[in-house]
Amino acid sequence: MTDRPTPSNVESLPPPEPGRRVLIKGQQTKAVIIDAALGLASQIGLEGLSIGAVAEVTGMSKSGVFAHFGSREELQISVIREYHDRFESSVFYAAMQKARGLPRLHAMFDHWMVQTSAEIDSGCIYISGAVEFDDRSGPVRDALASSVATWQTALRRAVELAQDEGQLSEEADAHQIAFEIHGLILALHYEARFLRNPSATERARQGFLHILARYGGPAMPPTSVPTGGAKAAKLVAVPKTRRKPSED
Amino acid sequence: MTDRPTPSNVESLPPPEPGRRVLIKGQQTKAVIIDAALGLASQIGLEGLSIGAVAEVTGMSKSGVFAHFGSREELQISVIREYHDRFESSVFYAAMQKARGLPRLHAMFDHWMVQTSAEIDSGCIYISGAVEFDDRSGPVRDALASSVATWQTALRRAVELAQDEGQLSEEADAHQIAFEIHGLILALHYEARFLRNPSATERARQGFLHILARYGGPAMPPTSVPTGGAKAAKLVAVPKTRRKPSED
DNA sequence: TGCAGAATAGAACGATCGTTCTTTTTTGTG
DNA sequence: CACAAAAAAGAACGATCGTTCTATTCTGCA
Repeated sequence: MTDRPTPSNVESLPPPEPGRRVLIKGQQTKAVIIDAALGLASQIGLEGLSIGAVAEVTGMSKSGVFAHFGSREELQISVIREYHDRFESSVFYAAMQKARGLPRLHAMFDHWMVQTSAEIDSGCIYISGAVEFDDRSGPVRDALASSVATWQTALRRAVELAQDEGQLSEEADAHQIAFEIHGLILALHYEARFLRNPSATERARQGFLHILARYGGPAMPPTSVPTGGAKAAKLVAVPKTRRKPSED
Repeated sequence: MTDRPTPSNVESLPPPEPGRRVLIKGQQTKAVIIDAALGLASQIGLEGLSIGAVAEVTGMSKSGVFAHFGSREELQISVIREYHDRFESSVFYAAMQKARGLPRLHAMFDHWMVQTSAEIDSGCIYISGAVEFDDRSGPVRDALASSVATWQTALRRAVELAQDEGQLSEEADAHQIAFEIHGLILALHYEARFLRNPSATERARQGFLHILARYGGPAMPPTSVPTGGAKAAKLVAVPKTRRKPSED
């Protein structure tokens, strides 16, 4: 190879300790390849990910890249696993540091929004992958669906905890709430990335507040007009001026 | 060729009248090709659409298919136009036969749900295409974005008409409401097609009712109870056995 | 330092892609 | 029926794909 690439995730590895065995070369470059492949897959999708493109980005040969995985499918699965880990770290674990209930749920949504479409050049492979593999079967689809299911379970659990804390109505269906929140993220991804609508982030945030208001306090039955639980209203903090006259 | 395909959209063409010139052969087979290509693109996406696959489905040769379009991009654009027309017919025009306001908005949502994921084997190319072309540029992306924008404008207009009719709060932002409705459709597509969740349709329907409740009557949310709420509530309640009303 | 084995490069394969060119078949009409 | 034009087929092209096989370079350790 002509030049040694400088990966972003290898420098975060632990430095060579005397007692601990340092990462052998193969695993180092494998991490570099996965990092580059994830970057590529975030742009052009898992299906568009080609070994040749990864080789060019990393400055390696096609067969050199290939030897680390044995098949393109294994490379795709490795990319999904890497995305899973990063998503877990920057969305789930980051939110777990907040108090259970609405603070944690709110942090999950905020970090999710950032992970989904804050970066201009990187999409969410949970979203693009779902479209690419929704009529396929095989290990790649299974890995993707498994990761998504894990995250959805965690999100629903956060909703249930908010219900346990009395900050969301006990009578509401946590699945339903998670479904509607998911829809907001998907709409954000659609509008921000495809339609290049800069106000999509604010729309998603507003929608999230509306959902909280809808399922608001413990004394808000899902079919009646909110009578205004004081505690819920304060925690949800729905602004009275929910419409910004200045924008669009 | 071995066998003449029997396309689904050609039989709907007007029969050969004596005065009116019948569709010449080239346009007939072009319609057949586009019909087959749309079916393929609905399954594997616009990007996965290959001329060879279309040729195999239609029983033609690659060059025979190619000659009708001159490029793969033109084939993709033709598919988008065909989907646009069908979407307009089965969603927009079908809903326009309902009274303006909530009935029409509700019909739009129902028909949209059907068009998006009622068929197991056919996805929505407005959704898959957005993921495939969100970081690309060119005429295909432009055609796709144009069609989506047209539909979004129509949806927002329906929301505004419901506001004018006093069935949705005037203070709400029509863009915001349309954004949240779009999210429900995207979540439906995601859950139904990728995760194979059979309850996704009911989730989306529930979410739509929640949005209507949230932005409900003209004075519904925090202020007072609407006087015309009875009419709106009755119209909002969608019968479980709703069928296409436009046929009779 | 030397050496076994891991890591990578390089070349080549069959397949498929969009596209072009040429030839054959089909169509519509005077 | 004949004939010109349209439509479709067929073959071939360069490119790229995933993959395989072999050769070369590098790494880690005795």
